[in-house]
Amino acid sequence: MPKQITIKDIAKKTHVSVATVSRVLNDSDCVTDAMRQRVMETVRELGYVPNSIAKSLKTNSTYSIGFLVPDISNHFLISIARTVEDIVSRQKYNLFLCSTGNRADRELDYLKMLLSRNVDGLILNTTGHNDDFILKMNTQIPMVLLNRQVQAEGFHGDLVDTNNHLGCYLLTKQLLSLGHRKIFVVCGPAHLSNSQERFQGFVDAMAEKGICVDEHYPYIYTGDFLMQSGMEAVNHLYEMEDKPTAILSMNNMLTVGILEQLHARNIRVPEQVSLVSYDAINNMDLMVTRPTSATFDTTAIGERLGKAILERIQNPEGENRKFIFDPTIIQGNSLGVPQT
Amino acid sequence: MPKQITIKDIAKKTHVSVATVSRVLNDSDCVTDAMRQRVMETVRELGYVPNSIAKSLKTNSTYSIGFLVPDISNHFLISIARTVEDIVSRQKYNLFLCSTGNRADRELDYLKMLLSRNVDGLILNTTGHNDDFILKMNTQIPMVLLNRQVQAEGFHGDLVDTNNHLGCYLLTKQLLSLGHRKIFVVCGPAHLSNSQERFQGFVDAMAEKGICVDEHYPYIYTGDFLMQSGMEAVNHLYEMEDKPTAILSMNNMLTVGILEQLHARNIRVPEQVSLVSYDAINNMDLMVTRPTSATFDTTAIGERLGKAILERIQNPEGENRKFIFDPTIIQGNSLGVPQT
DNA sequence: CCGCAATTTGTAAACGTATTCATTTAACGA
DNA sequence: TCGTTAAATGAATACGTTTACAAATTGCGG
Repeated sequence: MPKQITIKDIAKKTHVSVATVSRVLNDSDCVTDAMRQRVMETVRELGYVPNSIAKSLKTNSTYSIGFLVPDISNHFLISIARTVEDIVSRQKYNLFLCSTGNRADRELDYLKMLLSRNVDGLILNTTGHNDDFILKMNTQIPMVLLNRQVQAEGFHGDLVDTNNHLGCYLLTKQLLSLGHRKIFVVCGPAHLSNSQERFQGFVDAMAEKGICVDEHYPYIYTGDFLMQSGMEAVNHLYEMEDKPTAILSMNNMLTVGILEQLHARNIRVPEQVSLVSYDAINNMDLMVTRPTSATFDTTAIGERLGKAILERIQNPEGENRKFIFDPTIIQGNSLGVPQT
Repeated sequence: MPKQITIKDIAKKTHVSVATVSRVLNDSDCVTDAMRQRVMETVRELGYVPNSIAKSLKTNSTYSIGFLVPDISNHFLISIARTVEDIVSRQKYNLFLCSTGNRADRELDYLKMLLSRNVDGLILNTTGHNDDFILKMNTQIPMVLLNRQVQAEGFHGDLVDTNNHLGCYLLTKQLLSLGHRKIFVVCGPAHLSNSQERFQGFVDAMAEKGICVDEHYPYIYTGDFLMQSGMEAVNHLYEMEDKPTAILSMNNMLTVGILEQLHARNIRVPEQVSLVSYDAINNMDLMVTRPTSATFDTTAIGERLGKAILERIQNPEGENRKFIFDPTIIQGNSLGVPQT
């Protein structure tokens, strides 16, 4: 591999100092046009490309933003990531998309990596298992959270979230209005704020019909926000003697898993069981089963996220803000009246 | 933002030189155990996290690999990316996933960015519009190509590809065997090697039945590998007077677009038109229309890709290699006999 | 107890850039 | 022409590491 061309080389060739070259390259005003011409000439001639490693070391800013997500297969997140990328790249920032596969250890590795790579800002959709470390990093790096709160005092940063409670409340109401009472709820990890809020939305809707959802309520499955968990939930469900008549899925990955397993078991929706989903699944209109879903404007969310992190980088000491997006319920073909 | 803790700080606090600290941190052998203890003690105490920017500047290696893809929504690519990430992260490399949105200018920006960030290696699935620049970079950075050749002499690196010709040949044969002769072929950009090879597979299969596909063959649509193009192709198709009886889609994004538009126009598959697809679409078994598809083992491809780039980084001067993966045809419910 | 080798530690110079401060040059009115 | 000021350029230092080289320490046979 040939030696890379540095600012020094073009300084020598142009018979100027490295300082002037640097100034030309950074559009400093204190440089004459003739000089700019000459320098840029040799820059082109030698095919110089700046070393942003060195630049970063000096300026202590990398023009990069980390985006930590649990799952790169999640269309909701991908869609948001694309918009965020779009927004921040207009300001010359690069986005590092890091997918942890829902694993806490991987997440910690990534966090350390991003910290040691000196990213200027961080967007976090965490597993919730590294909050202590995140809190430490928080003093060093501006942060914006997506979907999940950091469960600790003293966090400094913004939150962009969907209206978890409302979404699940509405979905549950719809099931109830059809007459469903035995609703099987497939939850995400219990320690996550969004899981809790979604669950609470369910609980509150049920309570309005006088159904108490407590530790004795039988139709609860708790897993990860993964297809795998959705599949397991269905298996679990069909081992019960008193089967539920409807399923409330708390996340799109879960929903896909549930659909896959219902399909594998030849269970028809909504004839045998009704289904509602928090978050939309991809290409829904092409599906045999189109779950009635609480959906969100991922473009709007992405834009807000991108803006928020840029603003925080500009002004790290700003007040904590919350941006909550309300759901739109999309009707599918997954709802029927309960069969007994 | 508080000042970051450097090697110097922990040197001072431990009353040793920065050199020893550095040696401890890099597990150099020439350091006594007692010393290692003492240093690591203060490392933990101060919560030191190494500055990889500075490290990179000195060592001229960033332990990072760039992966340039045209579309982050493409499940085929995402699935590969996940595996690659898995492979390279075992060797402590980080993967930068960059999605160009099929735009040549964005691609060039990303290439420059990756070059200036000194990535150790590059995996490229390009638009084909920046081959000259890539050729220049090629002397600086080890590269592995995915799916698309660089159309120029003197390229140095590996290629991982699917068997484009065979895949389309087999799909076409299957349509022909059902009696289809008027096959509408939806192609990707004509300047890309994989487009060309896929098209040739189609041409050769047709030739075997004595059908000459040349500039007079009416059923050709050329677009980008995007949903949008797939939708436009369908619109184009249904403005023809002598309608084709089958569609061959050359890529999964195109296929989704085609399905969407067929659905929007209420055209039934396979009753009104048959469909085959190069590449599988996601969650196919949940779809109303399951296109018969040439599919590929993305895990195997990802593993090969990851291994290849790591090997190239180890030994940049190695021979050019080609790894071609054969298709598996999955039968869907998208095929019927031609309706006249 | 000395001397020499082997091991461990320290010193200092890089890596490529930005930037302060000093210096040179240009501009211009008197 | 000269002096003054403003503008352009250069010299030198620093960013946080690694690493060649030098120096110090240790071990050990005599």
